[in-house]
Amino acid sequence: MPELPEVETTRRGIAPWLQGNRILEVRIRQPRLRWPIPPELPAAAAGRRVRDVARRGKYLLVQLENGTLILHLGMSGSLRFLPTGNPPEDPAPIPAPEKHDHFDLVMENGTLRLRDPRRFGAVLWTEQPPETHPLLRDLGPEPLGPAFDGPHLWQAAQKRRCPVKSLIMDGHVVVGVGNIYANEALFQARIHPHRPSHRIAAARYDALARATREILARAIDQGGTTLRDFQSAEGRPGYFAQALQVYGKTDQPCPACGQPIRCQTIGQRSTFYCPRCQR
DNA sequence: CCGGACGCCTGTCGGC
DNA sequence: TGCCGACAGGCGTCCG
Repeated sequence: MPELPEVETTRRGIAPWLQGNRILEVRIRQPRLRWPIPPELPAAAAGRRVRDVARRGKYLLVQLENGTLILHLGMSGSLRFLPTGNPPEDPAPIPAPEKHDHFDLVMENGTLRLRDPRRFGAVLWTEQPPETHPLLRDLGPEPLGPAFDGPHLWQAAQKRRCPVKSLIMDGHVVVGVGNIYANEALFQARIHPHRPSHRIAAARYDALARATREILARAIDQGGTTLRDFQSAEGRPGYFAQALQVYGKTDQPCPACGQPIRCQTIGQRSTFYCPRCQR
């Protein structure tokens, strides 16, 4: 479900509640996610303070004094922070976990709860610097950071023969660009998603890098995209769905030229584009 | 080394 | 109303 803007929205929602506060207990109800939740995690994290909540691509990094919790939301994961309230005046009880609430981080001030019906998400633990973890080590640059630009994309494109859409969705090239935002960025840059990546001029990659940046930044401003069930850590939907130009718009008129938007499959993912505007 | 297909899971939606 | 297949915001792994 979540791409970079949804993960960043989640990070911003949970960080103020976690930072500087102590973890009382880790509760694992369903350890079988994408990978098993490490059995040593509860003992390692209990009693520790959260230093910071960072993000790398679509991974959330909850940095403790003695290691880092690595969280990934997969396709259907979401995090909520359920504040305890102010006892004794407002001893609001934490709601009982529901069917797909697999993991709780019980804090002094509330509970961080992971819900993930499809269980493609992950909760991992490392005592090494997180950037050295095998899942993070080989990731590409942050799309909103200084290392991501047209020349970077162009350079990556020369080594490969794949549709440009697959290029920008590859986390080893640039992180955080999932199916929705890949479609939107290619539309804004007027590039056909199926065009072979090595047959696109450098100047067009400047436009694509710029479009990717802009779309992601605007989506973060809007709190992400809610298609069916995305909610922020406070339970609010994101409002970028109303700004989508092509994603999910099969047969609807292109907002620029009126041609019907087409849907075709690239790399087993639905791909939406305007056959006239995008070349 | 690369690209493409697969599999992991559950929920939902459209068509019959 | 019910059933059944297709599909869903991700991504590591395997195979050719």
